[in-house]
Amino acid sequence: MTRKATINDVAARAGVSIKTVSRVLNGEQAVRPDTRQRVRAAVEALNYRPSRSARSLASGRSYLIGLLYHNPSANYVVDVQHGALDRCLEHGFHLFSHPTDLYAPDLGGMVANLVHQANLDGLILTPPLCSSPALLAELDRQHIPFVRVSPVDRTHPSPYVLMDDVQASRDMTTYLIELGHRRIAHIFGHPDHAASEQRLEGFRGALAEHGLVADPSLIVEGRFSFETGRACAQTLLGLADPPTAIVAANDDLAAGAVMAAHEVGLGVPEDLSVAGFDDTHVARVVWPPLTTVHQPIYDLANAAADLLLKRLTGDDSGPRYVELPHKLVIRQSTGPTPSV
Amino acid sequence: MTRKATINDVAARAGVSIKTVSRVLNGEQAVRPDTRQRVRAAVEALNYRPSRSARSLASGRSYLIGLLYHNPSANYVVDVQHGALDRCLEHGFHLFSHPTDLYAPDLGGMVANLVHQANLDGLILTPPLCSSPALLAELDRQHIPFVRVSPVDRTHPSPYVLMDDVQASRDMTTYLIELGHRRIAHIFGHPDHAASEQRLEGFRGALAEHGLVADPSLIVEGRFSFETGRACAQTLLGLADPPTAIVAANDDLAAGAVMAAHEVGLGVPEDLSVAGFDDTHVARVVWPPLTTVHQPIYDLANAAADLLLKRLTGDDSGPRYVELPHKLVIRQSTGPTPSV
DNA sequence: ATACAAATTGACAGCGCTGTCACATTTGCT
DNA sequence: AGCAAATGTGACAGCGCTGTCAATTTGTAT
Repeated sequence: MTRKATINDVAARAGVSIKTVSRVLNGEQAVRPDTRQRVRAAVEALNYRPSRSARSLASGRSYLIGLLYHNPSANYVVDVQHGALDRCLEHGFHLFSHPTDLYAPDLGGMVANLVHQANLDGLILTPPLCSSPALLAELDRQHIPFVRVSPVDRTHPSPYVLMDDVQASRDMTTYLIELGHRRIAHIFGHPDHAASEQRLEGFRGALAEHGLVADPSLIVEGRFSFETGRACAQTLLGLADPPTAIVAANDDLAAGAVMAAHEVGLGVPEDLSVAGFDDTHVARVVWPPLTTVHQPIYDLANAAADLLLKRLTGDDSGPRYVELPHKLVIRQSTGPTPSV
Repeated sequence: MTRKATINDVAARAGVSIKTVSRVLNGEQAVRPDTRQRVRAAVEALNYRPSRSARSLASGRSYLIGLLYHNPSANYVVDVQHGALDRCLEHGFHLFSHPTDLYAPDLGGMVANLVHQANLDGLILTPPLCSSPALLAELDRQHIPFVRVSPVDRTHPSPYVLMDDVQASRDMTTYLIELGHRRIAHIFGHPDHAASEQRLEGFRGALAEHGLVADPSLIVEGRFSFETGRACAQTLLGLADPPTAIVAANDDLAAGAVMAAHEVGLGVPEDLSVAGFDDTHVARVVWPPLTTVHQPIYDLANAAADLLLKRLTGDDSGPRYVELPHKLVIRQSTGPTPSV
């Protein structure tokens, strides 16, 4: 095995200066096509890979971006990671995934420190981090570029990607109404996650559109977890006039609700319909498999990375945000209203 | 905000040469205590962080290690990531997590390429990657340091961490036998994952110890997934003389088995006991919650990173491997034999 | 004190790349 | 043909750190 090729080897082989090689590698314009071709061939022949360290030291950029998350759902995290990583690699960047405590006393400082220490070029913020005003303010103050995944505040000038949570929730609720349900409950997500509000809004909207009133006792607050979903459903099922369907703000809550139904001997969906949200792994793993909203997590992260990388490489031509479509996934946890 | 401090600033402030600062930072011995103290103070005062790029360019090392996985279970992946990352950060390293296709035609070359491109100092291999002879051979050939998590081949000279899969499986099976079960089935994991063999071995061992014979028709091969677990259980429950208990090789298989039982109207655990393995998230999310073996994934990864970093920093004094204890987690998917 | 070994410290040359700026070559126009 | 403007290319100086090796200080045994 020979020594790893450097830019000098490539330059020598192509018969140009190292600066020209650098130009080709960085996609600069001022290179004649045949020169460019010659350099490309030399790169190929030597299997040359630029040294990240050298490049980064010289340019001041690290070609590294950070993905920050604070999310109990491993499926969400892994999907986001893959989506972002794939796009980063395409652009010659690398990705650091980093769990980050939303409740850390000095969240902004902590993240800024991480960015400086690892010399990150930019950040991808996932919910609920992307809606921490303190964090956004600190990043702005330190001029750290970032994009947000599924933010709620659309006024902040940073780029973002999202899907229409309100509409998705409206679609799901409408679907249940069309199945004949009239007493429909909602398990609210998590107060820290702004998407929860939107899912509630869509739920209310669908009811209103069909002339139904949202009974306040049918809206209970969970925490995006299996356990809280179970507890909420226990409350709902203990009501004098219990619901015949539940729209939960995520799949974990829905899984908990299904469990609560089983515990009191109710069949799903014969006695109770339960709908989830996100279409994560658990939606396919519980019994019965959950009807849910497919959230394109991989694609959202992919698009987020793309927006960030475009900014970092100085391409400001693209859109400031991307909205991706959702999709209802009908499985077996929902069905017609039970005949009374 | 002032310019980021460099080693020169620290040296100037401490009244020493940059080389001495470098020595202190790298924990070299030949520095007098009071000098060391002065440098430390300057570092502190300036909130100085060495530049990874510069350091890496000069030393040829990247202070970056790679975590490779090929695993459908997001919970496993995330736990492994956290365990490894935490330890890396402690040592001033960073971690790249990277999904890797075990079935890639040129797995070894692909990984070697990744290592060179990102200039990784070492790798952590998780199952089933850690038992690909081709991959290990290529890494050895290229002198790329690595550690293995839960390997089966203990003869390869690389360091590794594991728990005793055979004993864990034996414990679980024994527990079921003690509950009165005599016809106990096993859903085999995945032929690519060597741990599957060990879990089968423990299962057989426990039966033998109690004078029971393993009925071959009660051992069926799954693929570590929910779907295959369901299919396997359907086969088992369709037998003329079906089992009263199932030991599955992981939680996903067990979750599938539980679903299959529900589908044919069998109660768990009244009619059928089902045990999982690994204690991942899904074990707490299905109904009923699964009795399973807790595998200390975070700690395994943490220990793996530790072994690797010790090697990389030239400390060869530690052990070559670490074995961590498992634990039976009794939940509600197992119970006494049904009275006939 | 004196000589010599050992322990500390510093000067300086890169590591492999990019930014700046000067120079060479082409192009477009009169 | 002749000139300015545009385009293409190269020389060279760092980026911030570590490795090498020489210089200096300290300790130890005469």
